[in-house]
Amino acid sequence: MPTPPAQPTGELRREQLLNAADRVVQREGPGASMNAIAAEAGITKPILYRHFGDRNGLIGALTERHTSGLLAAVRAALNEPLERRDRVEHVLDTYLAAIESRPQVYRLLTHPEAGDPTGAGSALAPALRQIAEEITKAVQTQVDLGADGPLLSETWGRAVTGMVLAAGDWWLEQRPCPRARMVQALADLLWGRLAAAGDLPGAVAAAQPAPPPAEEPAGEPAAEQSPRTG
Amino acid sequence: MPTPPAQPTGELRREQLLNAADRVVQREGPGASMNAIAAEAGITKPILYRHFGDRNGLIGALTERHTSGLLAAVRAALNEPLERRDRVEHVLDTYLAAIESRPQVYRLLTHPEAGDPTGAGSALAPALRQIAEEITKAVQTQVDLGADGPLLSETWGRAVTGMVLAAGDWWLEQRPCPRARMVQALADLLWGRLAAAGDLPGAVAAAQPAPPPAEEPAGEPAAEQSPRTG
DNA sequence: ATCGGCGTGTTACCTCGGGTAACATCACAG
DNA sequence: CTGTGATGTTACCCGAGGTAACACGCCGAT
Repeated sequence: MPTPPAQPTGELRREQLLNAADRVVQREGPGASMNAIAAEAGITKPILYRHFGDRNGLIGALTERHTSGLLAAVRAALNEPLERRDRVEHVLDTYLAAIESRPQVYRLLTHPEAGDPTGAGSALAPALRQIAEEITKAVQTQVDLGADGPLLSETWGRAVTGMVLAAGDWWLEQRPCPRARMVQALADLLWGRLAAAGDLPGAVAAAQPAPPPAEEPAGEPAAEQSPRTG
Repeated sequence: MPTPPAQPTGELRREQLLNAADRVVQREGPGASMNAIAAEAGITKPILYRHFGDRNGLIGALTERHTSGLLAAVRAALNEPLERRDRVEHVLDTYLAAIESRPQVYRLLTHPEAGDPTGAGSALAPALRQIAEEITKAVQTQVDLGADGPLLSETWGRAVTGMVLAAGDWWLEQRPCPRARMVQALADLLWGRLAAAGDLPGAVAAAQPAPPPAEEPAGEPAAEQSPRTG
């Protein structure tokens, strides 16, 4: 029985197919098979391939749908007129709220792998690459880092993205605390609390009398809290 | 002509097979096929499956080989008797030196995916999970974080691991600077340089007269460098 | 010496997922 | 009525993980 209900055509049909794919991914996570998606759409594989070329095309299109929203939210948070610490917290909270609201979708955005034999394994998925670039741009335009600005902002963009990705994944799986507390924990880390905190009694410490074991220059005897320029 | 040169047996043979697998992964990256590995070893697939059960078994065994070294190095660095900042730099340098020295091997450790349809997509590979746990343990035993210690150290372990993973991957691909500079950039981030740096002229800032756009409490008007407790 | 067990190896096959070729159908424009 | 462009189909190819079923060689026990 071919085409009893006249299917929409062109771009409309494509949207329908993406909706079906969305449902399957929502249900089975990334790595859903093309067959499964086709079945969900009530059709067979070749149609999917006509519309999207290959699997990457499909999940790419599916990804873009959701990336734009997340990216816009993060970008907006990065430009919120707040004190810097509050702005950072706002960005962190925005991301965590997003992955919390629809975990499967953001698993797709953050770990779209599932059979990708590209020799060059880049850690950050496209969506996260874009987020990293947003952070880099924000740091570059908002924070005065002197001559090291370009390098530091690029590095920090990736670093912060990876940090929040890993911490966010763990938080999603374990739910060790409410979201606000997670935001504080990460912001505290970025705010140098690791540097400011005191030593614990039995902890290892810089050997005062004997010279350190000659592996790195080890520089000055003590580093105060204010960061070095490197 | 079966068995003209008497092959070693048992554990020895297993090591040989792992050597072959190592060579293939070195050459083709993770995602190398079982057929390719078998061919490199001069045999056929079923033998590999007899020794390692399935693909996960093989890459697991292969991974453990290298994980121990990296893990030991990181653990040692975490307990080096240095000033805290120098210790952190030492850890960062240890990791970056490792991934620099044998990129393909550490790509295997950090991104072993390549076809892993496990529904629960955990971001951190086993090797990185172990590193995160080491960091957590070190923070917990060395740094005085008060009542928040357990949560913060766990969070920070994952966060720092993800941060160095993402930044390290980017650094390996782009080589934007020598290793020492990368170490400084990351240590500076962890040392609160983002909090300490000044504003740039045209940057967005907290709106003094008008109230902020009513989305988060936004707390005190200004946060000094010393971190809040959360 | 011989028999069984173990570890070695093989060929041939199964399943599943991505991807493609060739063909059938409808609808609409000229 | 015919061509074009969309829809859809069945049937196939290929590569990768994984599994029988079978064959050889060694070595120790009876």
